[in-house]
Amino acid sequence: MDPPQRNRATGRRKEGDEKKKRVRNRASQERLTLLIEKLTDDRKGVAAEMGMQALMDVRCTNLVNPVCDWLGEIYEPASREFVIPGRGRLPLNEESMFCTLGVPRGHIKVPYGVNNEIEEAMFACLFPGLESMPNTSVLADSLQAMTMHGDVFKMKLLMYLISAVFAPTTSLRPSNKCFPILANLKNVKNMNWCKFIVDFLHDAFKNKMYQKGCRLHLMLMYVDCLDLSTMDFSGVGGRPPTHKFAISPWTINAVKAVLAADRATDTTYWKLQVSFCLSLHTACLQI
DNA sequence: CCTACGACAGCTAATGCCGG
DNA sequence: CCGGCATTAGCTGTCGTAGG
Repeated sequence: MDPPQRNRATGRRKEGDEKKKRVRNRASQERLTLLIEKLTDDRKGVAAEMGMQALMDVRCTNLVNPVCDWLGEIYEPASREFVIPGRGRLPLNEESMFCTLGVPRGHIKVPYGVNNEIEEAMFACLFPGLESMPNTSVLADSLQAMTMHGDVFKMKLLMYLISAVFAPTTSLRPSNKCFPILANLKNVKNMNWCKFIVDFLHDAFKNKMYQKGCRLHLMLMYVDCLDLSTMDFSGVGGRPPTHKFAISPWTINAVKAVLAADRATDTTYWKLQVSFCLSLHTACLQI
């Protein structure tokens, strides 16, 4: 009858369920949305040239980390699915990623990897005067302060999107594995970003690194596939409009409202029915 | 060596609670 | 209702270290 209590002083869960060490999210959703808000249309157009215009529509200012943790725990690497007991399975694949983020799904593999030659050739151009890679927060500040929207801006924006949304790690800095991608700027829109983001998440989860990878996709994919017919959105600005990509309609308040209704226990969800799974419908409904 | 990342600390805004 | 206080959630930093 007593609901699970938390330690008043520390906010940690009660002794007994040692639960997990606090998961630390390094990719600040808040910083991302603040930056986008400040960008002029000129500079947002740069994202469109790379096929990333949907990212400029993101309205969700925060992440609800518990649901991301939970999805990480129920992920089954062998089948590449999130297995929700008694509810169904949600695939982690290119289609679902496309439905959430709407990023390019081209034929070129995203060249994410260390390449010292390319890095050396490009570094000074991107970060003149710096000895080593700046923190991601510094990169965000510099993007916000830039007024031009040429190739340097484009490269920095892409690097930031990779660090903050597509493939965040627990590091404070963008990965130097980004450079080969920036070096091939013209082909960015022909790269398969959906596959890249999915594979990055899969590899992280396979290795039980639940804090890495695109948490925005996890959260939005999940709320977007629930049956919301009984949800009351009147307190949070109304029902999210119909949409092409899940990234555009959802606000943090709408996400929170849905997840509050869906929460089963302290650390688990699935109270609501999964109604449809993005464009995949029946595929995910069998147990 | 360097890189990635875990442990830990501290900050702020949002949220919850309570007495008026 | 409302204002003040306590707690929580989310974010950012430093530091140490395992492992390439």
